[in-house]
Amino acid sequence: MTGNLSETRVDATTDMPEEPTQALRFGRARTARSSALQEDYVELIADLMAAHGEARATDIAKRMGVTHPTALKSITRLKREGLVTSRPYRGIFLTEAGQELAQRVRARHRLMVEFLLALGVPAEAAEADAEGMEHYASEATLAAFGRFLGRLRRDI
Amino acid sequence: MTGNLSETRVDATTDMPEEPTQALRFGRARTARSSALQEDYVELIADLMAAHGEARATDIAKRMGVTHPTALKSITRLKREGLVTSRPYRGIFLTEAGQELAQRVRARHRLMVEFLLALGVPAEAAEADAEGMEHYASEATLAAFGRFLGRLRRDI
DNA sequence: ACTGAATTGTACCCTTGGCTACATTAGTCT
DNA sequence: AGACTAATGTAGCCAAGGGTACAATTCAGT
Ligand SMILES: [Mn+2]
Ligand SMILES: [Mn+2]
Ligand SMILES: [Mn+2]
Ligand SMILES: [Mn+2]
Repeated sequence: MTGNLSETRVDATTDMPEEPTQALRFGRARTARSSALQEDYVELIADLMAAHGEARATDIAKRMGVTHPTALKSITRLKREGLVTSRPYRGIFLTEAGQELAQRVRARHRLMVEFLLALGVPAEAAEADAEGMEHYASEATLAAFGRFLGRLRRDI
Repeated sequence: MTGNLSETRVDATTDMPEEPTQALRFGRARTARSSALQEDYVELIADLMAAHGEARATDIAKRMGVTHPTALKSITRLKREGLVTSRPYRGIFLTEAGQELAQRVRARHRLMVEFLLALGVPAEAAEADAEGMEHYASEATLAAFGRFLGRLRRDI
């Protein structure tokens, strides 16, 4: 009785994942992709607030490497989602929900970077890769990363 | 002289990455995001060819969890990019370039899954997370994953 | 208080990647 | 051969996220 309960089901004849299983996985990846940008904005806004006491649209745009109308449009979406507030010609502020999201996203970002560094990935690659990968790591994967770091530290 | 040459430069006063550095990282993540879908399609087409000897539009759509017009539109884009060919009412075929891409993407996918499994991530989470994360892992990160697996195997 | 520069806002355009609805073709079974 | 079904193609809609060009406002420095 060595069978792993959570083993992925594959079609015996094709050695591919079953169709509905695979469709669900791609669907989850699509969902994650659609929130990735928002997560990055919220994290960045929190960082700017912490560093400069305010988050200006221009700074956000510069940091994101995007033109200011593009940034403004994304910020409008964040407002609609209740993550951010702003009054004309004033800065951008995180709502309660925005701050909570920022905190989670920031912790995840740090864990991801730390993990890659611990594995021996050069710093710049670790930062760049983490910026993309972080949005697709489930709680289970983050937990595994944490265990790995814990083990490293324990074993000096 | 312990300074790491590849250490990320941060603004000393704000403890944030410098603006152009961070903008470049977000830019790279955007680029990766825009090729992620194409990579998944090409990988899937190769898998279907291997399993069934052909790749039909309907099967691709079902596997991707998407309606067939959506799949067809993506396939049209793959044609434009020279990764795929097709004649009306016949199947989809990978070009030389498409097959090469498929091979690289498939190897990367397997490495990613194997790595997560080795870390103790449950199989279904490993598969799902890999589907998203794979597109953002640089060569440096993939190499680190490979080293980790090698060490595991060596140390029994 | 004025003026010029920087910031912010707005209008409009494009591509990607979703969808539904409908038309056409191919394939299968009697 | 004809008819039904499945597959494929096409048209048109939408939202997100990128861009340019230009208008309006704020802010600093004189
Ligand atoms: Mn990110
Ligand atoms: Mn991040
Ligand atoms: Mn994928
Ligand atoms: Mn894949």
